[in-house]
Amino acid sequence: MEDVAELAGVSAMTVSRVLNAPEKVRPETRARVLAAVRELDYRPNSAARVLVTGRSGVLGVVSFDTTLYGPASTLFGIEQAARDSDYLVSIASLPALNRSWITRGIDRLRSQSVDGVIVVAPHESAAEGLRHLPPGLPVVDVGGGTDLPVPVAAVDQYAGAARATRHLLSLGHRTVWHLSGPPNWIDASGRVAGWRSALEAEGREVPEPLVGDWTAYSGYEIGKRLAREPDVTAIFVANDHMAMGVLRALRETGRRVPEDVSVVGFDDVPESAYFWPPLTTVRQNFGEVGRQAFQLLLDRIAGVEGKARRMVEPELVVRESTGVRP
Amino acid sequence: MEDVAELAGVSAMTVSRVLNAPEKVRPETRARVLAAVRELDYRPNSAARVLVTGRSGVLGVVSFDTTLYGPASTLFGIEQAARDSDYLVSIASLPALNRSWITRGIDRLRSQSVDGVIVVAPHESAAEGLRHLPPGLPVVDVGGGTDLPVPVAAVDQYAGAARATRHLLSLGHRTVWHLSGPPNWIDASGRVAGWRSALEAEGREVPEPLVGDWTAYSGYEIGKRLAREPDVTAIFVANDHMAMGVLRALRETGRRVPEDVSVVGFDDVPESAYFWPPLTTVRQNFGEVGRQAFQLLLDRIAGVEGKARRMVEPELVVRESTGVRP
DNA sequence: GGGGCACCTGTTAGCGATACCATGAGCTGG
DNA sequence: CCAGCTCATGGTATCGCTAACAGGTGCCCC
Repeated sequence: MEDVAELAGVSAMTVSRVLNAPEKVRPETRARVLAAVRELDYRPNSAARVLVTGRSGVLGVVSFDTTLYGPASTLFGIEQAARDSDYLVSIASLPALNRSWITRGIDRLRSQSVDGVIVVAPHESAAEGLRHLPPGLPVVDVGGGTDLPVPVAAVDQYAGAARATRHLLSLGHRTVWHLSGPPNWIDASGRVAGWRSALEAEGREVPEPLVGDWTAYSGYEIGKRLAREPDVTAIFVANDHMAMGVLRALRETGRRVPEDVSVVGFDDVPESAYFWPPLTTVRQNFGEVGRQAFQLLLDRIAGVEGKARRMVEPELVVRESTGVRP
Repeated sequence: MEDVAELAGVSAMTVSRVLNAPEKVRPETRARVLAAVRELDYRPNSAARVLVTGRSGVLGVVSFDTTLYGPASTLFGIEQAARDSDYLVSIASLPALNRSWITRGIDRLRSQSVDGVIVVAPHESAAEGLRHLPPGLPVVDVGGGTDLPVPVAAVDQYAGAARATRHLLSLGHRTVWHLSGPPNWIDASGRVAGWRSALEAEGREVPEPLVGDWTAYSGYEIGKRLAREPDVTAIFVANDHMAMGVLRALRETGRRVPEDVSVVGFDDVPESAYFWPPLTTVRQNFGEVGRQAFQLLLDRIAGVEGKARRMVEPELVVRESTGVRP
């Protein structure tokens, strides 16, 4: 920086100003400095800047399994939004979902002076981890419940599940069975609640939900049980991958989709249009959730208080796995 | 830090030593300092440390689309390995795959003083971007070709494709058609080469490969064309998602899998065992690739020169989409 | 004509850690 | 008994940058 200053015939302070508040420097001086910067290929040292300003331009993301479609897409959305605002994203993934690891993840990021943290861990244990936060660190949650002490961006799972359930009822099905995700996941319980309320609103019987683990494997295993029940004609499955397993189980048991049984998934993974049959599902706009979360975090960093909640509406995508009641 | 020193009755220098080279401090002193650290919940300021040491404990990952299963899994593997070695990972995703964006991604990371960069962009354009690197920055590539000036960790696409092709030939098929990925992707061309060589080694006819874009959609569209050719009895598809589209196209055209046509995919995404029929495919151990890449980067940071190449062997997983020639 | 105000640029003092060298205590051995 | 070594610790300078204030110039307007 000293060299740049010398080459441009100004002081180091002026170089700093050109880079951080260009409007405060006379255009000719600014041009000279910028020329010198290019000439010497000068790059400011971020560590020194962080040391004195206390802000790093880096935000942290705490996340559980970034190979899952949902978290990966959310992360991608965050990263894109961050890039557009000249932020860099550091990630801390967790070996397990519990309070201690979440706290450790946040600490790991904080020790690198991130300006804020986005937690992508839609699990009950996140709530505990978020209740004891280091003071002064802006934190935003993705997909969490209403009981969190921080701002939240999330897809409205309840609405999406209700919509899917109503779609099945509107096709004449007497009631709708549900294969849910693991009970401690916020998305899973939101979908259960939405499904249940839609059934109750129409006065339908509410079958006991079955519980899977998000994998196609669990969908298949539990699907085999459902396939043997003759009065099961409509199933709302909590994600597309489990729905894929259910579809296979139904087929193997000789029950046709959608002629005998209708199936609705959740997520709209890019492949779901190519399932057999193409899957009716609920699309979640993960990218939008990521962007909203980033925006909330920016607000938080700028000093906005309070616990805002940004809901993203999901969308029912009707394909060929649903049909009228046999 | 000053406060910790005072509370422990030592100088700041000794506190620093306790944290960085504990063996150089007498055990009793060390214990007093550690007690003070805990008492005050002291955390070292990484910016100050970076400023003086020049090393940050952060590594950067440049990546294209982290919602794709392969890149996401690789990133996850890198992140896990990094966590175990107390490194933090920053990501720079690219809006497009070309030299300019790759360079910009690396620059963005470098401006945050990362200790090194892993490039996950198995595309020809990466090669150009990697030929003009800032000197002194350790860089490792994932999935790149042999012509790169940096160390590379990769799955042996050539071997995997050859294995898949030989599997089909061994079932009696006269030859094997290929649906490849986009031609500028290194993985895609590696798989084409492996497939071609396996056919040529047995003196079989080599059909013109068809080109998709990794999506189930493209697999479906191109699959419809293949399904109409009666002498197509075996297809090696360059990834599982395209294979899914091919399976649907074949089914819709009335050609049974595997009785009429055999299909092999590539990747072994977690769902491929629940395709219809369950997909024979080539498993890539992305996590291992990530770990190897991280290890190579550590070596590079430690000063090891040269362009090592770490190959991870893929594994053929035989399921029900392949059978003897009709 | 000069007080006052913009506007631009420079000087100085840290931010919080570690590198490097100095210091002093305690021990060893001829 | 002291030169000379090891070991533990401390003092000081420094990394590269920006906040805060100071100073100088030119212009406006009373």
